[in-house]
Amino acid sequence: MPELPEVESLRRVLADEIVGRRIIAAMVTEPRLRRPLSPSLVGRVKGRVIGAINRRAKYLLLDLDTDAILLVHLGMSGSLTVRRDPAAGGALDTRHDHVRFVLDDGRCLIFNDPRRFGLIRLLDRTELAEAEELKGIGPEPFGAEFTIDYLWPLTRGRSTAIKNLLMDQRIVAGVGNIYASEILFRAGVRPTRRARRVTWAEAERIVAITRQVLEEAIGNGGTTFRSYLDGRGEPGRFAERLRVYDRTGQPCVKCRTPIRAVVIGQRSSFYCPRCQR
DNA sequence: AAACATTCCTGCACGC
DNA sequence: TGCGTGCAGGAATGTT
Repeated sequence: MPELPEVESLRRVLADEIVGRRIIAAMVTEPRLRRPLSPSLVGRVKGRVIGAINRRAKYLLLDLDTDAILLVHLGMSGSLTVRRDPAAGGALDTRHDHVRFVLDDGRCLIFNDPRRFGLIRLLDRTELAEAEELKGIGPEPFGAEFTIDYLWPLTRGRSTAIKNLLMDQRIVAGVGNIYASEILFRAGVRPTRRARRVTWAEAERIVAITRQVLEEAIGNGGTTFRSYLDGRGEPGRFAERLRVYDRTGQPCVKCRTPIRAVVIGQRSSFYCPRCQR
């Protein structure tokens, strides 16, 4: 589920729902995430008030009081939901509710992650800048830094596929497998093309379209491909607007040529062989 | 039953 | 040689 638009959509929901709430208790039923959950987490979050909720790349940053930040990443299959009754899973599978934060209004913030590739870490505000997870991450796609002048030199001399480059979090933050295919379709660039073969004009389009696609996806609450639900348990609506992702064999929305699938860097990639060169 | 929305690590090749 | 960089591949894991 979680590329930038899904995390941003979740951030907005959580900002509405839980800012100002105090965490009165926390429970960990499964600490084995991407990195083992710190044993001190439960004790350290207890009693703290949730302040601003920010996002960096695909990470969520929840201010806890003024001096701590809860860093959350959803990995491949994670979700963070606010529930009145923690046992009432609804569409969610409570077997994989690994961490539960009990709020002072009786609701719970629940981290669920079947594959456990996600991450939760509590940082002192002062450690944030040096946090390993955030250190090498490139500019936010909506930021002033992400421009053709920034991207262009990073494409020069690179033999890796442009799709890999776009998904490299050090290049630009937040683009994952679904949106990379969608961006390159709209830019008219084949995902297998080596980065060094991308022209200036194409790179310009990629910059502009990256912003456009991610923004449109956020506006639609992200993409629900298989199972992703947002913080209120709602599916994202961008799935209906996907033009190539998971559309192998279906006609291209522009030219009716069947969409093709190809594996790049061990990830499925989709493109129109006519519209994308 | 192969595929999967992410990240991290390893090892190899290459260039200076 | 030794070091840094780029790149490919694999692993982590449970579900559909």
